[in-house]
Amino acid sequence: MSARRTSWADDPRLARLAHLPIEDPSSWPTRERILYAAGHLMATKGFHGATTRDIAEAVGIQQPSIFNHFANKTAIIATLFEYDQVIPAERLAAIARDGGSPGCQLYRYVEWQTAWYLDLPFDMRGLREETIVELELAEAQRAMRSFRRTLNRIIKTGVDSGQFAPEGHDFLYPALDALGWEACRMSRNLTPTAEHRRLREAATSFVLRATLTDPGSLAMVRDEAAAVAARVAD
Amino acid sequence: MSARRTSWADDPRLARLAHLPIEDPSSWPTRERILYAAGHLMATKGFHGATTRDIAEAVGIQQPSIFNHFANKTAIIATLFEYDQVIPAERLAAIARDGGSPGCQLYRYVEWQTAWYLDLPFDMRGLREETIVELELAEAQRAMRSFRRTLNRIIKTGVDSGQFAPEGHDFLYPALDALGWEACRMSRNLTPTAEHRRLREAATSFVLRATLTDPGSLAMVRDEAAAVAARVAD
DNA sequence: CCTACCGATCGGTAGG
DNA sequence: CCTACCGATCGGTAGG
Repeated sequence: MSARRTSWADDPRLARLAHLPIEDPSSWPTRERILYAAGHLMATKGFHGATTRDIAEAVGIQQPSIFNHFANKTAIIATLFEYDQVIPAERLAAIARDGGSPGCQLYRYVEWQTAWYLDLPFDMRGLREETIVELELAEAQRAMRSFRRTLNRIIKTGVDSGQFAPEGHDFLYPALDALGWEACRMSRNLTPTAEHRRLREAATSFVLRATLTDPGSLAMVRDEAAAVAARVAD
Repeated sequence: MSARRTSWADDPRLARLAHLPIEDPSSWPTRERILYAAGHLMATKGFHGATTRDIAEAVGIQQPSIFNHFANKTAIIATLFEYDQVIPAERLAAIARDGGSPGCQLYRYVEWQTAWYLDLPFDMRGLREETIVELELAEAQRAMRSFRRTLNRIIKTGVDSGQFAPEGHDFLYPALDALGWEACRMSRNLTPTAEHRRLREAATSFVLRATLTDPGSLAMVRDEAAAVAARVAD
């Protein structure tokens, strides 16, 4: 555990995941092994390309046995979207409620998001928003909209106050997605602790440089984020 | 035409696309209508989720008629990858050969890429690199690797010379992808000319702010890019 | 969690 | 570009 799971606080939905040894998925409960295999296969072949037989074979069970753990194939990806959309949207909303400057909020979210995707035992790169719409996943869709609304409010406040550069923010939302996928991709070849820390700094630096009017104020934003984090930890 | 197609120079591979009226795809030749429908459906449902019957229905022909224009379903997406990977990789290589500072090269590429995806009549958001690997599309794979090599060389030169910030460039490549997809997404709701120009500026601003050590030098980079573009145009 | 199985749909072919 | 069609594979069920 230790340096892993810095992003998890104590969300009860994560209890089932908290103690999975990431180095040995074959020792996990079947349900989590299905999610693991599905995440990997959907990342490489997409939702429709990853068949229930592929998934079952990777898990080491027969194809119909999957439906003892999930009602149907859609329920598998819906569970993955809980980790990919619902929890991140809640987290961004919580960070916004914690207050601080828009730059501080954005900093705290990017840092959390990077740790989140580095820590998660599942590969999330196959989870595209278009799939949420196609499969009409209501909960994920609500989360997606909530995330967008909160982010847009942070951006608007940042631009109005002059902390954020006046233009270019059309690309912030898709860029955050890309950063998450890249973190997923890299987590498979990284030893935790030191490299995770470096990547969190690289991600926050990338996003805030692109956003702040004065990138020289990044160090101040970092200090403010640490202060807010210490305050809300009480 | 006019403001559209600013990114096209006179590549013979684009001759078939150059005069398609984007406002009325139903008037295009069948081959291009298949590419248009396939791009849209694969963007929303993925390669495996977009069936040949879906595509044929959108085009208004019977499903087997597709195979009069393409040898198989893979050949359709391979053609789309020509526009999504091969041509962009060639363009980045050409820009690198034109010289100028690393920031200038990056600026020119982002500006070209944004115009490219805004101008293209097909939706490219379903074209994921994982699909290139899965389907073993050799040409697209070569282009992908060439693109990465060239970009890494630009980044390294930029960091070594001090023009680029020393960290955070792990995320530049995926961020460029995200910018391209966002341009595809936005092109469907934009009136050309003015809004395209604004988006090109937003994209270059976003990427170069994230990259440059001194974002205040963006105006200088912009001038350098204009000078190089004028020189190579001779 | 297994075996046996099913209706629907897939990409692609034959032949005009 | 069409109709007719095919073997393979899909997600999911029945019943233990």
